[in-house]
Amino acid sequence: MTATAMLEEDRLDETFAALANSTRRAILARLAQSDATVNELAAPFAMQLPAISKHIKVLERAGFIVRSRNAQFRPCRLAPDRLAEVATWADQYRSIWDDRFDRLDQQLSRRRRAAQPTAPKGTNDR
Amino acid sequence: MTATAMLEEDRLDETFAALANSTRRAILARLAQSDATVNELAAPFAMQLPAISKHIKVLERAGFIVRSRNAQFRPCRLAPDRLAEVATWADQYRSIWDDRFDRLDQQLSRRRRAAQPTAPKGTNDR
DNA sequence: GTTGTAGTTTCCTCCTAGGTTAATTATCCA
DNA sequence: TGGATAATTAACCTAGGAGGAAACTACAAC
Repeated sequence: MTATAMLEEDRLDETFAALANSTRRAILARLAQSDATVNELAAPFAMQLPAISKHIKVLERAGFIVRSRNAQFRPCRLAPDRLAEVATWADQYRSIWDDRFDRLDQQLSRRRRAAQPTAPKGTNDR
Repeated sequence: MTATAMLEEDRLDETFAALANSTRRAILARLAQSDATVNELAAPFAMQLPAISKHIKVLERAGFIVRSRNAQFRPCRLAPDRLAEVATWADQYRSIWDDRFDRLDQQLSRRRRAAQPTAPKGTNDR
């Protein structure tokens, strides 16, 4: 068993926990534009550098970003796997929300048809 | 401004925080099969009822489930909006992971071709 | 009424997350 | 060598999450 053994469920915990913070999501959004250093990533935030450094560490541990070295710099790059994992997880439920939205849509259509024939003017429900 | 005004970012915090727990994700998976009461949802877990009740409250506040009343029962039903929101959020990054996976794929192909120097010109793996 | 079932709330403990400041490491450059 | 820049680590604080136990509310059935 490797040192980095991790249950699927535990990794999903870490994945979603990493996303449950707007600063970290903003960092990911920034990295979607291009790779960036810690200072570049920190610039938009009213927050000390160590705080950003910790956020980056969380994202790195969760596997959302990978880092290299260039002199004093530690540039960050987006890694695709965790993002794809989130999309795949949500997609499990696609049939459900498609169904529910369809049903809602049908209800609205029925209501619209019911309202239509006898609706001369201004008889809008709600 | 409504009483339930909430910034998009704050709601995403709540959305992802709700998902960052395997018990809660399991509850969602169970509800994908059918609606269920609190006791039914609690059955698979080695955990006291109050703990489950709290998890349900978290999911409800986050908007993942809606509840009705039926005598003493408070059946839970999956609500589609937050799940769709997660899928939409992840989908923002689809181009990125498509690109990266493609590039990785190309690199592997080049390496494969380099490893087969005897392959005639124009031969393509895959 | 009383009793039983379903679920929630309160209070407690333990632990972690997010932020601060100050100190420390690593690397370049003059 | 010594100083500037980039980033991390350490020490600390506060707030909140996850769980348990016990008490409580709500409804039904007898």
